[in-house]
Amino acid sequence: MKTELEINEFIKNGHQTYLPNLTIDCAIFGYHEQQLKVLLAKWKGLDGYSMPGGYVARKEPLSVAANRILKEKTSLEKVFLQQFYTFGDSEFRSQNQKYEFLPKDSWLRDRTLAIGYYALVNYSRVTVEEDILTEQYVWEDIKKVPKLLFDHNEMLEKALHHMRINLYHQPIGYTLLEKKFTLPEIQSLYETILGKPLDRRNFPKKLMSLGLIKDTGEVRSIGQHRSPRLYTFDKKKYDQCIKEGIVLVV
Amino acid sequence: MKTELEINEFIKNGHQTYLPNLTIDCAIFGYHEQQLKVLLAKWKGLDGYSMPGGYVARKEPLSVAANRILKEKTSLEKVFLQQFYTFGDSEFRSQNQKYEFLPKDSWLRDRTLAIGYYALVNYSRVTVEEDILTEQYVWEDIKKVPKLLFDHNEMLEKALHHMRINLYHQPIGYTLLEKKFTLPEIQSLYETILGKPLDRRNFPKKLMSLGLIKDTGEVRSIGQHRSPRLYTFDKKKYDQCIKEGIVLVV
DNA sequence: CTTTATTGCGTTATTATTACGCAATAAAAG
DNA sequence: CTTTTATTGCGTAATAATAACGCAATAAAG
Repeated sequence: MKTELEINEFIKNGHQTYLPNLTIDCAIFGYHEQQLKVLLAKWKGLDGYSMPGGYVARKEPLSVAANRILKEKTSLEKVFLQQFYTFGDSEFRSQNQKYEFLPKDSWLRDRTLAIGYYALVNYSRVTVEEDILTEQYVWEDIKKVPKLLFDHNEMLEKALHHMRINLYHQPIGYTLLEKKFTLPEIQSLYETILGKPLDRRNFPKKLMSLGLIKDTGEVRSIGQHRSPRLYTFDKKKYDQCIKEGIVLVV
Repeated sequence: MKTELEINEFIKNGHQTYLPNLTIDCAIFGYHEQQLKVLLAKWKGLDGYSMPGGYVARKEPLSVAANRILKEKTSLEKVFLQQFYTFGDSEFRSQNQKYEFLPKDSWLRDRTLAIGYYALVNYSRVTVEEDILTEQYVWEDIKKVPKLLFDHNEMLEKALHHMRINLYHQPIGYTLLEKKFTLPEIQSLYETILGKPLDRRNFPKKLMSLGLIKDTGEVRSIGQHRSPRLYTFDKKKYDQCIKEGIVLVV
């Protein structure tokens, strides 16, 4: 949405294009400088941050809508994106909204449920683009997230919980990294997400024994010590593990 | 819904009371004669079975709606009920419906997404009540479920999957049994749900070591052999295990 | 009183997880 | 060019968890 005209059309007749009473909201996680970060948006006119979201078009499959919304906000395609919960319980989600700046009869003032998705993206590849509705986007360390708009704190908590649980069943962590990564890098990532230290010697052993990572033969020169090797994820083995439902206890 | 008048009012003006484009559908699981069964409904006018469902009232919290719908269908309250996925991808869920028996402009012909819940109930306590829309309810062994209406086969598969996964994280199995049960009973239940045999000696050992079940001191006389003891679930320990997120590998 | 089927309790074997020790090595400092 | 420093990579031992199984106890039926 670029122009004021488009916005006004959306406010007035958006319900002809989109399903009312329902949004998709997305916790977009990135990893940078040993921190797990979440992408937050500041809306013009509203005082505070929330996670990005959007509406489902009338004949659009749900997962297509989720991917479209993610692409609109981050320019990313084909990233790890997973539905985790649908929200309709909080006070905010049980009744109509009191957005003073909207016409009294706008479809946007109706009650909205929210289908929650979370995405794991490569932090450095995200290019956010502010539009006429959003003042700015910020990456916030999940340990420093302020009070968010609506029920988005609860939503973020639940997204994190599902993501961490999933980390034990699917080796999804690599989706936050570059194609090639060192063992210390992926270990540090897991330590950050799980919030606990892992043994430097046992962790790679597990990944190797499952066949999830492959040695590329290359090394990366970083600092005054032995150069660590570069590894890649084995997509074939990964898919197999997902199918068989491994439990990666690290 | 009891009378034809109510039905017609619902078809015509239901969208004033309920949110459109969205249903709650519920896989209701029961356990009987060593079989895991699911409650299916046959609709008048439609040729085939589906899982029970309903609409969310305009200002009704989502979980309240789910519990209300469960109660309407089974007369049960305060049972284990859990949301697992929201469906909006299948062809059926991506476009408007062609229900010939409904007026062309009925809100019920609009596209509907479905929020999937599953419930674990005590089979013998369920009293289904057919109404003007449902011809009959049947309990079907999950191994013999026929082709269902809409996308309900996919929905059932996903419900089962989530339930089985959850069984490893939360000791939810007992919700399918009577208050007091024998060790062979609960073991047989787990074997049925997980579809694999468990060791008769190791299984109770695990439940006992976690403190999840308590010996009542009573026994039950059943047949030509030693009478098995009756156990109950320790709700306090159960809640603690849920909170701490145990992994019950059996 | 004997037979039969099944329960309850134990012990042992196997496997997985956790905890460390130490040599290899790359870059910087002397 | 040698030494220092920080970190990597590989191994092995200690511990814990899981799986496998033997046998006595016992309730009902013949």
